[in-house]
Amino acid sequence: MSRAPSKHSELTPGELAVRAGVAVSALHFYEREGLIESRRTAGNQRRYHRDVLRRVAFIRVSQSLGISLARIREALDGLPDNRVATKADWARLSAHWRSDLDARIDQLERLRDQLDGCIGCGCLSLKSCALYNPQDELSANGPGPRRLVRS
Amino acid sequence: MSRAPSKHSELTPGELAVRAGVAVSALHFYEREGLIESRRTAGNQRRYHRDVLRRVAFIRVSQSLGISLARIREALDGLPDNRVATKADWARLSAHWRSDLDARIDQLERLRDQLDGCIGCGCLSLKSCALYNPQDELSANGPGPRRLVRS
DNA sequence: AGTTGACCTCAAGCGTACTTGAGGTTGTGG
DNA sequence: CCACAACCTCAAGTACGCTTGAGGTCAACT
Repeated sequence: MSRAPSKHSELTPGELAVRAGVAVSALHFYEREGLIESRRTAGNQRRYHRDVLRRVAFIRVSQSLGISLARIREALDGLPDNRVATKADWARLSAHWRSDLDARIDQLERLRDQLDGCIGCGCLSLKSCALYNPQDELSANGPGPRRLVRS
Repeated sequence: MSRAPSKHSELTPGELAVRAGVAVSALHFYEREGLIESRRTAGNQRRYHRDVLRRVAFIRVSQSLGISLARIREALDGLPDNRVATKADWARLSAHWRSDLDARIDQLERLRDQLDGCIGCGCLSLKSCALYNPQDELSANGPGPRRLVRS
């Protein structure tokens, strides 16, 4: 039989995982990466404050917007750690993504429109095509996987 | 002194790399992945047909649209290999991305609008928030890096 | 002929975001 | 008190899109 959900206001790893819709391994990972915190019981098991549920929700939502964990961590670092985050705190963070999202949509729309222009000419000829040579707006790459659209 | 650019209509790896704006190692990679081809000289060095320049351009543009190499390869497989690709061929491929792009823009706009709604409430409370529980539209993950927004 | 830069292959590494597995511990219901 | 689920740690694996490095070859110019 499975252990009953503890009556405490704290959440066990399993509970948090189910309620946040992520794997326990992901919680471990988020903790290692400094995105969430936990307290330990005498037996070294994790217990999460209920607020962590909201934190994880924020992480998942932000990821679905295409934002990297690094940027999410930065955002979360902006939350007060002396008190529990308020609605206003969360709203502030969400609003921050808004401009991000707008920029990303703009970029995609510009690309789409340029692509429309190019469909007619079949160019991609490196010289005349606005789509090629995206250096100006889209470069800044470096090693690792390309994230041109994401983040 | 650097070797003069060969007068032939074929391109050396270095020439192609410079003109396409990618590293030689990337060309090797694309070839291993079946995205481009090359002929070999007697001395086992690569020579690229000029068309490969356009191919690489297409790859880069497509990547900037957030499309994975796997999907790009599929698209390129749609080109005729008995003759040199025409403008119409390239236009057909580009047009294919268009619907992709539209879908992605739509998705981002929906997310943005929902985010707007959520900024007021500061919710992300798992129950009432439309942003959370994106399972319906955004899941289908599995192992590996998340690609929710891309591709 | 020798120098030198461009080229070759193959293996390993990197960053992101996790998962999987091995091997061991904790803690609750029966 | 003991079984057994849930927990723990640490190392390694996965997918993508490349880059980097080692160790060696090729070819143009002088």
